[in-house]
Formats: sequence, structure tokens, C-alpha cells
Amino acid sequence: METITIKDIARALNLSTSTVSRALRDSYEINPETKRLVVEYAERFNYQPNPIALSLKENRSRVIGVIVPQIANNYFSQAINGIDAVAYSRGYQVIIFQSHESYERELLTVQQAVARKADGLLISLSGSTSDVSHLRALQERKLPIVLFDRVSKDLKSLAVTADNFTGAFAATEHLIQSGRRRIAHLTIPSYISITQERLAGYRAALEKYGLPYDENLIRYSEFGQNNVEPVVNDLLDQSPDAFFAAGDRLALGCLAALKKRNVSIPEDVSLIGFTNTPVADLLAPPMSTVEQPALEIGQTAAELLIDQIEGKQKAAQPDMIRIPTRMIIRESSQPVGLRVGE
Amino acid sequence: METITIKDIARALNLSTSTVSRALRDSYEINPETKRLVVEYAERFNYQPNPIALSLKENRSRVIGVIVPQIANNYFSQAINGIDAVAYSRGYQVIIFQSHESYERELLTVQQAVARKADGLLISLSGSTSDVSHLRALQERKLPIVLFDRVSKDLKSLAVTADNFTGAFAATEHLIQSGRRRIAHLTIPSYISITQERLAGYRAALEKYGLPYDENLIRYSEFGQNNVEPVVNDLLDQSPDAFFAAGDRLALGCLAALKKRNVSIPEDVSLIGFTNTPVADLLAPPMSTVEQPALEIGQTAAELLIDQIEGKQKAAQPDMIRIPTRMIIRESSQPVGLRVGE
DNA sequence: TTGTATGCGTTATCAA
DNA sequence: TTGATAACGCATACAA
Repeated sequence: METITIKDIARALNLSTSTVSRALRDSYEINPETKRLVVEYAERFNYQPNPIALSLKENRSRVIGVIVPQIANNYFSQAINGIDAVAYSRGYQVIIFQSHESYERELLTVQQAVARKADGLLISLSGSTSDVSHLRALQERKLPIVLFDRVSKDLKSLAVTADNFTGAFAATEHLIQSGRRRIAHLTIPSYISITQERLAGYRAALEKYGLPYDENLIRYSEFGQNNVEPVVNDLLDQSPDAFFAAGDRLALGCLAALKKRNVSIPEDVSLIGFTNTPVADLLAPPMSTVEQPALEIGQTAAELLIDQIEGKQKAAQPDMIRIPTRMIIRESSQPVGLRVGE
Repeated sequence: METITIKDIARALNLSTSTVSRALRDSYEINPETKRLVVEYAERFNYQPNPIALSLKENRSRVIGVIVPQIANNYFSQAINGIDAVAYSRGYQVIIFQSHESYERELLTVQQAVARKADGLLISLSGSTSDVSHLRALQERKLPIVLFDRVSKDLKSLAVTADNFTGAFAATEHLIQSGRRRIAHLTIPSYISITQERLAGYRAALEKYGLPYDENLIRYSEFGQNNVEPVVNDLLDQSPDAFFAAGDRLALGCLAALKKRNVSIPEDVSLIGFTNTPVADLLAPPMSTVEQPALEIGQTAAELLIDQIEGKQKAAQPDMIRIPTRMIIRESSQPVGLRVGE
């Protein structure tokens, strides 16, 4: 189990390191017999090329850097899973960094990824990132970057995200069609792209049905664990008849807050939330959900990034890829799954 | 934002690379003026030492390899978060690998981590790993290894895990004290250490109260999504009056299966589960839980590993560190938190 | 077909 | 106090 290098093989077989290297690399003309010898020896002693040395030499690493706001988050851990699966199958390794929703931390981790000679970056922007010039600078140095989920229109790059507008539109429309009129919208800070898109979908649905857009029904909740309850309580003063929570944490927090206040669902108010946690159907009272295809988003983003790294930029790619969401209605006894946005 | 090397600085300042290196490294005697010049220049052009080159030279990487069965899992993503926090604060980077509950895959990822010259390994064993000789071989090569959560007594190493015995004992005792007599135990495959410990705790509690240990009430469920329901249905034939689910997925799966069968909790049966998902108090009907301190386990494991890497093996460490679990009773209206095993 | 030399970025050793 | 050189593991241009 000792680590063995090309040099060891060369010494043992009385060859030069270059010959051994060629034999293993299967390059150029080489005596089949020599090659056999080398390959056999390498196998026997479990030779593994040193990726560090390779990185240094080739100024690439077969590593892709993934930067997410949080690892311990259902959405991102699923997305990472998708990324990892694709990366693995295409011979890349993944290094994960957390920005902890901090712009400064994001800068730092991006730097680290670059220092580690990541061949490309997969980024979901931190909640406090509004300026993306650090990424633009990297693009100018020809570093492939693909954004996912939390994307930015300010960066000219491929981006993969859920179909937020369509999903939000469908969710809102569903509430309206169930007879709801005063639909509260609970969302995250506004500079994040997905916030805008979901809000736009919500708004468009209201417009379609001639309902007024009431700013009093919109609330932004900061990141962090226990910020949802006061916001929900605040919203309740506006006597809404439905809640549309634009995120996982918001939806669960909203549910908890309503439960605490003994607001019953769907009798008093309806609740629908963007979510990733697969426990929604265990929850009572019934909350309908718009599920974000985290795994698929991760996979797609990884495929695109690696294509870009390897110069396989397939045909003309649109800049923004939208992965459809799935709406699950749980107010009736039978959950109903609806593929949205296709 | 260009990447700049020591060589660039040397050229620009008309110095040799070794002088520059010394100036930055603050080593040896060096002209303060020269040093100032170098440091200034380095700062101005944002010089970052190339970690790859350093790794090659020093045969270490300031990277710790983390191997978990799954990333997209509440427990592990929280543990990783703890690991990452400690690693970050102590100047290490983390590379995460998934074994996907496969022994072969675990072998492979361990090899990759070693190839990447990880300075140490943090491992939660795959569900199909019973032989740990691959890890023993690495230990012989002086590679620091700390196991966490899914540990093995076959490996002489530091290990950090929840206080599974005490937690299981408390959970079972709680059920008994609530008047339950036929307590089903739902667990994962038996070769995993935590399975054994939780089962032992369950058994010890039964014994304490003079209840029989009935093998018909014990069921092992394979990994994977939808394997829980049939097992629960099967158990229901034994007419249990309580369920003790020894894991997250099992607990939620059990809850779902019971709900589907219209078994009401806690009227028909009580349910308590080992868990990490923080949504348990949203769930209905009320399930009590024994929460595993994933974050803390990750942090502790990382601290120990890094101490080991840096030769700071503090005092005489016991081989197995137990982090207390927290039991939360939810059958009454008010959830009650009990710190267990301290 | 094989071997020698060089370089990737850095630091340690030794010489100046 | 500074500089030249070698080495970490590997691949390749060039020489033989």
C-alpha cells in the first residue's frame, strides 16, 4: 500500500522515467514488451499518478470548485449531489466551499478555488452578493464559470436555475383558483435573482385574474433560523387568506408559526411553498409545494461547466437554462403532482 | 487579478526567487528594506502562494479528506458543516467524498483522498463496510484517521459518535414509562456500529423493566428510499404499541407508513425516533425524537483529527468520544427537551 | 524505441 | 544578506 512513483518503477525496471511515463500514458511509439512490463509492474504495486504533480505541470487540476451559501441545506446538498455525480462520471473531483451568505467570504473562497487551480467554478451566489465583478475578472482570465440557482443577470455566463417565474405563477394561480384573494407573499431579500422572479410570477398571476398587488402583503425575511415567525405574525395582521412562501425555510417557518397561532390550514388560510425537503407530505396541516429540482439543476450545471472546460460548448446554448419545477397540491386528500413550466 | 508567482516578484525587483521566498516567509536574516519591498509588491499584486506547488514540495496539502455515505442527508451535511467550520478556522481545506453506502466506492474514494495527499481522513463508514483493513493499512503509513458516527471497533483509532446507547435507553425507557409494553425496534443493517449500540440501549431498558426481548419486534431496513413502508406494515402484524425508529429516514418513513394505514399517534401507538431533521415539531401526529448532535460531532472529530495531524495529541484521549443526544418529548402539548447521557 | 533535459512554483541547503 | 541549485512527480521536446 506504499505510494509508488514513476521513478520507482523506472528504477526497478532499469528504464528511464520518460519511458515509464510514455508506457503508462500509452503515448507515442513504444516497445509493446516494455509497455507490458511497465503496466504490469504499475498494476502490481498499485501505481497511482500523483494528481498534485500533474496539476503543477499542466496548470489544471481536474477539480471543479463549487461555492454555495450553505452545505447544511436541503437544496444545496441535493444540488451538490447532482454535481458530484456528473463530475465523478466525467473524471473530475469536486471541492466545496461555503460562502455563509457573506460577500466577503465568497470573495475569499473564490480566491481559494482559483489558487487550487480549479478548472472551473460552479457558483450559487451568496445572499449578500450584489456585485459580481470578482467573477467577471475570472472570466476574463478564461476561467469557465456556471451559475446555478442564485444567478445574476449582471454576469454574462451560463446559468441554471429553477423555473421560478412559472412555478410562482402556477402556485399563485392555484391559490386564486381555490378562491383565495388576499395572498401573502413571503420571500427572501430582494437583491437575489430568484426573489425577483418568484415575485414576478406571483404578480403576473394576480394581474391575470385582475387582483390588486398589495405591497402590505409582501414581506422579506432575512436569512437565519428564527426570523420567520415575527414576519408571519406581522402578515397575519393584514388578514390574508393564503400564504405563498418563496423558499424552503420560509415555508416550514410559516407552517410552524401558523400552527403556533392556531391558524388552521386550509380552513383559515391556504399555504403553498417553494421547497426541497421531501417531508412535506408528512406535514400537517397540509401544505402544497412547488418542488425545486435541485439534483437536476446540479447535474445540468455540472454538465455545462465540464463541457465548457473541455471546449465542448455544445451548439448555441441559451444563457439561462430553466429546469421545470413540480407543483404538488395537498389540500385534497390525494396529493397531485403537476409538472410545471414545460 | 492575474496570478502572480514568486518568480514574477523576483524578476520585477531584480532579486532571486530564494530571496523573495525568504522575505515572504519571514525566515532567516534578511535586509529589512528588501523585505519591505517584497512584501509591498506581493501585496500590491495580490500574490498568493501556489498551494499545489507547496503540496508537491512538502508532501502535505493542508487538506483533510472527508468520506461520508451521502452528502444529501441531513445528518451528514450538518456534520460536514461542523467539520468545515473547524477546518476553516485552523487553516485547512476540506475535500468531500461520497461512498454511496458502497464498500468498493469507499475504497476508491479513500485512495483518491490519499492520492491528493490529504493530511488526514475523517470517515463515516459506508453501510456495507465490514472490513476496515484498507484503513488500517493507511494508519500504518502514519496517516491520521478519525472515524465519526459510523465507527468500527475493529479499527484502533479515535472515534466520535453520538451517545447511541444512552439515547436509545432513554427513548425506550420513556416509552415504557408511558405505559408501552410491545415496543417495535426499527433499525438499519446490523453490521453498522450504531445499530448495535442503539439496539443494546433498547434491550437494556427492556431488561431494566423486566420486559421480554422479542425478536419479532426487531426489523432491519436496507438503505434506499422506499424500503421502510413494507417493514412497518410487517411489524404492525405483531401488534406493537410503540415504535422506536433508530434513524432519521426510518423515523420519517415509519411516520408516513403509519399515517397511510391510519394508525394514530399516540393513541394507537407511540413513536420515537433518532433524528436530525429539524422539522419534527411540524410533523403530525406528534413524534418524539432523540436528536443527534451532528454539528458537534463533526466539530469534535475535526478538532481531534487536526490535533493529530499537527502532533498536538492532547493528553490521553479516550478512543471513543461520545457526544450526548437530546431527547424531545412531543406527546404532551409542550415539547420537552432532555439532555441525555451527560 | 529509449534516454536526457527542462519546467511547473516553492523552499531548503549550501555557497558566495 | 543574497544567490545558485536541487528536489518534489510528472510529461514532453529534443537528442541519441
